[in-house]
Amino acid sequence: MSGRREEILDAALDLADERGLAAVSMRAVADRVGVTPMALYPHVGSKAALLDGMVGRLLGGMAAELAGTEGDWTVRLSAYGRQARELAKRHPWSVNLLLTRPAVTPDAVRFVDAIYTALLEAGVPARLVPRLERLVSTFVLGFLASEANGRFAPGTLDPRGRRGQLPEGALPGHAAVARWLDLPSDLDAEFEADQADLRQLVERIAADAGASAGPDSRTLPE
Amino acid sequence: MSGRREEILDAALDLADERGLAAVSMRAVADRVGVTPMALYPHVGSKAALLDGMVGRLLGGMAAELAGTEGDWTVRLSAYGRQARELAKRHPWSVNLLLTRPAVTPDAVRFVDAIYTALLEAGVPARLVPRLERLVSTFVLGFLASEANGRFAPGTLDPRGRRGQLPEGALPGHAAVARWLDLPSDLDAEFEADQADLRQLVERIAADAGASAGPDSRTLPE
DNA sequence: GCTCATGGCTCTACACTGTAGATCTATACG
DNA sequence: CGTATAGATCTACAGTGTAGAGCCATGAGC
Repeated sequence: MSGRREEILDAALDLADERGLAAVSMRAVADRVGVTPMALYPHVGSKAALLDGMVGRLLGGMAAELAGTEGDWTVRLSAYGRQARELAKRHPWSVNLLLTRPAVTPDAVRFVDAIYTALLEAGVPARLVPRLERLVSTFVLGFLASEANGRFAPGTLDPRGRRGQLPEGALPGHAAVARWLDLPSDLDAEFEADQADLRQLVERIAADAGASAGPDSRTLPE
Repeated sequence: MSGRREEILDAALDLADERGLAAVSMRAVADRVGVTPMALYPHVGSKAALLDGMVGRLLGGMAAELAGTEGDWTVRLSAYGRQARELAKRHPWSVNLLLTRPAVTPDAVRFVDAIYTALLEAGVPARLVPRLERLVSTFVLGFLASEANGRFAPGTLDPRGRRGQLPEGALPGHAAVARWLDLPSDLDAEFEADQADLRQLVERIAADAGASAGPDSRTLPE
């Protein structure tokens, strides 16, 4: 059973990488494997399960990478974000799946655990670690999705092309930052700068906790 | 033309609110309007355009709310996040659309402009405003999507139910924060705490900029 | 050898999706 | 009256995921 299932997931992943997720129909996957469509079902129970299997494959690859990540917590936390982003760039179709189909595999749990460990090492009190992990991962997933889906594309929110639709003076903020909107955005640098800002946020929270009560105080949850 | 188009969008929005986005087929919308499916096309050009129209409707409603938001920048920035979250809770189907179909309507631009204005008022240098707006909005959209899609659901990442699959000691981070994982998560409080953390981040950036060169220095882009 | 059970496949079909293009219908205008 | 137009219906197509019946090859037991 496992041989055919792997073959099916391989085919689906290849199709998604070549032509995007919309190209991954059961018929297309079956064609690629060399069987008829209904033959997929004993191995992957449904289309939804196929998609979950595809995500599981990616997370498995990432978990292997993650296990080799060394350094202090800032280095590791930064590397985890970069690894997620590299994966999203190699497989743009995966981002929406990661956001819309929460993965509850052992590999996903390992990833969360790695972030927990880094935050604890940073001095974040244990009671704040789950929230901060969620904040950090939420930002990363949001960034990857925005990048993949074009929300950050140049000119997406540039209003100069729609001056006929909004009255003069309707966008004071844009007017004030106008000359910075012209610059090509470097999303690599931006992602790193954002990660650095979030790490500083983590440091500040750890420092506050150190100043008030120590790293694992028994105060009430926030 | 505008009467029928409004009717079609109303029908689509009602269907989505009642039964989710998957229920919004052209046939279902047409049934609700009382016409046959092909009759929708002169008014909304395609299914994709219908979805964009639905988003546009929501953003229009939010822009009206946003225009009435008053207070200093911290109050406003916080309120914008809350408004977005209220909208997502009233219309859970909208979140994935907002992330996957970047909206380039005047209302969307107005929303961005309001955040720009708040950041400028906070003292963030103009050259950093676009990046920080993207950071803040990325977090908010990511949070809303994660909430709507179940990523934050209790037990999603609780590994205690899968102890048979991971060796003892494989999750040191989880072990260290175990007792905080038992608590029911209050996502309202969490969202507010996260927003407060991001506002502090903004304050820190503004303060750094004030200390180094003033609010609109002519240094190179970051 | 034959029979039976099993796993894994094919075949046929269904309900559903978005939408193309031809045609119909009601209305307004000259 | 005839003509033009807007907006609808009708019919059909290509594609989607998947149900259920049946087929086929293989292995085990007699």
